[in-house]
Amino acid sequence: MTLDEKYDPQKVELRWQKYWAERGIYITELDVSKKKFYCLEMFPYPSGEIHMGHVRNYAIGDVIARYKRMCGYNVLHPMGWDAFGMPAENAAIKHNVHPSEWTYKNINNMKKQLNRMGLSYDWEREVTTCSPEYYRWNQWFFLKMLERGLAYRKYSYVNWCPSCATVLANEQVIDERCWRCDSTVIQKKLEQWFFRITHYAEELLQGCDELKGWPERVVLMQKNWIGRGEGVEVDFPIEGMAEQLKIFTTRPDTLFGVTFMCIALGHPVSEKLVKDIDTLDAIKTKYGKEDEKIGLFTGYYAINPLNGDRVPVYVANFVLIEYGTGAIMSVPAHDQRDFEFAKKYNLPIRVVITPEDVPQSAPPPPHPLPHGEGGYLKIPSSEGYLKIPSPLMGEGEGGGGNLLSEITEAYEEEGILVNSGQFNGLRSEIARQQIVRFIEEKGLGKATVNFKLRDWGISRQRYWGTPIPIIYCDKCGIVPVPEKDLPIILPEDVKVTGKGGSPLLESEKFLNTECPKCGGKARRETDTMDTFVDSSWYFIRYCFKKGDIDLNSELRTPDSELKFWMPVDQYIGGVEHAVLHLLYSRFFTRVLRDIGLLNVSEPFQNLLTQGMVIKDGAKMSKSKGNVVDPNYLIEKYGADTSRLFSLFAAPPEKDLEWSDKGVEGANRFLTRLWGVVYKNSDKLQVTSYKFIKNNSSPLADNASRLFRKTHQTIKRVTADIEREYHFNTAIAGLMELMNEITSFESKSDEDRAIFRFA
RNA sequence: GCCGGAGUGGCGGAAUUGGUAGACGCAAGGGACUUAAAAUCCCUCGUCCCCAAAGGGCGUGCCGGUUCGAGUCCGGCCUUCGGCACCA
Repeated sequence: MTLDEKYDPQKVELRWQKYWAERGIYITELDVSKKKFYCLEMFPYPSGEIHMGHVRNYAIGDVIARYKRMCGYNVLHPMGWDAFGMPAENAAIKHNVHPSEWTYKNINNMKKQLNRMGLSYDWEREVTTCSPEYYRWNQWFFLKMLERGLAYRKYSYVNWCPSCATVLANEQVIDERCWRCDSTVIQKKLEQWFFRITHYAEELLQGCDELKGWPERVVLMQKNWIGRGEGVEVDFPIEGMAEQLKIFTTRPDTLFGVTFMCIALGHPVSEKLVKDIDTLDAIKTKYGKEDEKIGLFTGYYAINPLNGDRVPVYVANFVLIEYGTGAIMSVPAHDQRDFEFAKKYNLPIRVVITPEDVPQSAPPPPHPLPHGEGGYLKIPSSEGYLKIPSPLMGEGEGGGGNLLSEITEAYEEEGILVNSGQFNGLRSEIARQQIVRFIEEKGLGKATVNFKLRDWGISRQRYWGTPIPIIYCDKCGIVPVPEKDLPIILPEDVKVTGKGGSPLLESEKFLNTECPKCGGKARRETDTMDTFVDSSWYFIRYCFKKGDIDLNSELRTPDSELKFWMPVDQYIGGVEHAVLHLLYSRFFTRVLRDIGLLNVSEPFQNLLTQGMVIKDGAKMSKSKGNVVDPNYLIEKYGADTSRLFSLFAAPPEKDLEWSDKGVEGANRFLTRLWGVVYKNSDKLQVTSYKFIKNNSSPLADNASRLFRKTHQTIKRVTADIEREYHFNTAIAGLMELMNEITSFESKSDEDRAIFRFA
């Protein structure tokens, strides 16, 4: 083969891409004789064009896949399309095309682009989530969850995006705004389907410690999101009522400091206690907003079961109905929110905790002390100032506490108990245990664990998603679609207008059906599933070749292909999915394990979260107008230059600052490489390594240096890839070797052999 | 507020476990080639002192500490970027 003098990436790349495709060399077959490696990049939403974020993500994944292949692994490296979702509907509204047509056209185009990048995918396993053969299994999973009580229907307040006209999961609300369109989210009462992810809360949290191959910060974000809180539930009797008020607290050591109670709006007891509708409305409008605390005295009093205190019960906007029991005990001296509330409504404050390292009977300080912030005395100590409560406070055991107008903040730290009857003098930590034991022994309540994690609302009033396989019958009620009737196909005859409720209500053919139980007239569920359901198991679908699959028979196959490939060995994608997608996938994997489909608990062994692509100080985005089109780059420089630059400019986990000049630098390197091979093609014809192998004659200094450098480079590149996937330093190493090669002058046959080796 | 990253030349970034700070690339300056430009190739390139060379001083956000030796470890700050946020 003769080389062109000039590096022509278009010619070279297309030639090899054709070669690969013709021979199908990236098609993966099950081969149990080799070690498997499942390399996965997050699949794209088919928006129409790939962007630099994709280029970066897929260049990283491709290097890993190719590296592992060359190391002798049987590599699974698939690609697919997260094809359901809003943009297709928006396009339908705007351009009057069917979402399906729009989506498939985009997939077609983007697939060409990915192939032009020279990515080594096995397209025989391509997944398209909007195809019935894919989403029928969404429906199947739904039925399985229903059987196990993991899917259920609930009437509740939901996050509602007025612009998208649909419900959002808690995870999809960012700063009270819709994660997609940025509209302000409102609360609406609707009946919705939920997945009981909270059933796995404890396991998902404990599983975090197994995620050794994940970035620490992602694991932490998962932990924070699950948000485990250990505490105790205590029943407070209400005067003049049969019901007791159950509260949850993580600070039972402050139970003697309760001076009032607060319940959430919508708490079952609240409706019995409150008559003032106007004030309730005011609280409603301020619900969950941090700015102002509003409350309404119910006229009722609760009795503190520990000390018999009679304390007023309020309805307050800052109490969350979804967390704990929807009711709290308020300890203004030791909780800032309670403190603010107490100030506003002139409620008593009673100190029950004092800082630990200050002696109880501290001698009067020598000088007049600054009467520091908030009724605390400031005592100079080795660690700056210690705040201790002024002696004015907390006097009079069993009294109503003192109203201290000069206090400005609550003392939320741990310390020694005071004014707490038999528990006086104990440290918070000890007191908590003893008080909990006391409460349990007396039957006043019990130790409990609460999570911040909520169940996953999956109903969406959208067209372009998986139909929920449920039928409503007047006689039989909620009836699941029998498995044999799957898939429930999304009807084509629906006009997407973006107005009103569920678009599926429009299709009479879809809506009206027979009840599978009694055969009578019935109607179908018109909501579709959240698209995060699709992406919660797509990595499982890749384990099979294209075409129909049968997960039922899979359940009975202990050594199936699925069990061979799972888990994913290396997952690569953006940090923006650190909570949502990754948490849902971990949940799904556990459910599928429990129904017998999988024998692993964690889907992703190793996770690499790549940074964003930045230009002019901001993330590349259409709305900011700072995008660089990969098409343009590939046309001008070729795919290899584009990939090389995105790997060289920064380590993968960091943000990548775009630089046009940097791209030229990457191109220059490839041009030099081409040039040195072209210019020396005669020397490269030498095929014998005997001079190296025999080492019979000592090498010339420069030859021995190049020889050593070559081996050092092999070692370094290998280490850089294996250690942290630091391709930037691996490439730097190759550039150094190139610099040595280009300055090398070969004079003898030995030299030429070394040169060729390098 | 809570949790977690990160601060190194003009810029992107190097520096396995404490051991020559600034690899590699970009930009910049000078030179060669050219009628000229582009491309390519060669040289310089943290900063200060010195005419220059040789040499030396100072340098990894700030202050202090441990050590023969600190970008790296410890304590205390400052700045900045993420995530969560009335979770009782």
